[in-house]
Amino acid sequence: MLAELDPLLHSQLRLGVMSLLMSVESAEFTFLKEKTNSTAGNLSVQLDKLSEAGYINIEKSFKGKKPLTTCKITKKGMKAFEEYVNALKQYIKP
Amino acid sequence: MLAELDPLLHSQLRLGVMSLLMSVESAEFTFLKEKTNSTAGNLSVQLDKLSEAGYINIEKSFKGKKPLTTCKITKKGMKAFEEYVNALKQYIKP
DNA sequence: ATATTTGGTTTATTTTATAAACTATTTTAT
DNA sequence: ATAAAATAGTTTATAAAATAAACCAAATAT
Repeated sequence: MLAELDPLLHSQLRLGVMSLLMSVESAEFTFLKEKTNSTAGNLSVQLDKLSEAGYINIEKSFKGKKPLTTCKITKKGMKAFEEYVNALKQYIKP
Repeated sequence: MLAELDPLLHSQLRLGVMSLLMSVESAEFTFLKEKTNSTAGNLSVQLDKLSEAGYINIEKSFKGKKPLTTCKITKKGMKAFEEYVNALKQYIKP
C-alpha cells in the first residue's frame, strides 16, 4: 500500500515555499513570490496555512516604511518536509 | 524559478495510479483500489481523468460475468510521469 | 427468497487552489 | 504640489479538485 502524502505539503505552491525555506535562514514575501512565480494573493493564503500548521513562522515588520513579511521554517516544518519527501519517494522510485 | 508540476499528476491518487502502472504491464481496477487505498468512486473519477488526458488506456470487459476494468499506461503517460518526476526533484533536492 | 458482496458509475458535497478586487502606503512623474 | 503608478500585501469570490454518498446490476451466500 502506498504511503499517505501530507496534504498540506502536497500543493505546488506550499511545497515550493517549504522547499525554498529549507535552504535558507529566512525569506521575504517578495522573494518567495518571485521564486515560486505566484500571485501575492495566493501566496498570502498559502503562507497563512503553513503558519497555522506550525510549519513556518511569519514575522511582520517594516523595511523603512514598507511592510516586510519574513518567513522561517520551523523544526516541525522541517520534519514534515522530510517525511513528505520520504513518502513521495515511494511514488517516484523507478 | 521553480518548475511547474503537471497538475494532472500532482494528485496523490492519480500519482499513485501512475506510479503503479509504471511498474506493471496492466492493472485491474480492484488492484489499483487496494494498492492506493482509495474508494471506488474516487478511483473511477480519477481513472477517467487520466484516460481523458491520454495518460492511460482503460479497457472494460468481463471476467466471467463480472465487469472487469483493466488499465495500462500509455507512452504519453510514461513521458508525462518522467517529466513530473524530474520537475519534482527540484523541489525535494537537499 | 432475500440479504450481502462485488465491481463499478453518477451525482452531490466539501475542500482547495486560484484569481480578482481591495487597502494602505510610497514612490515616481508632471 | 498633486496625480498616477508601483509596492506589499490582505480579503473575498470563483473555479476546480477531491472525496463521499447514493445508486445500479449481477452474483453469491443464507
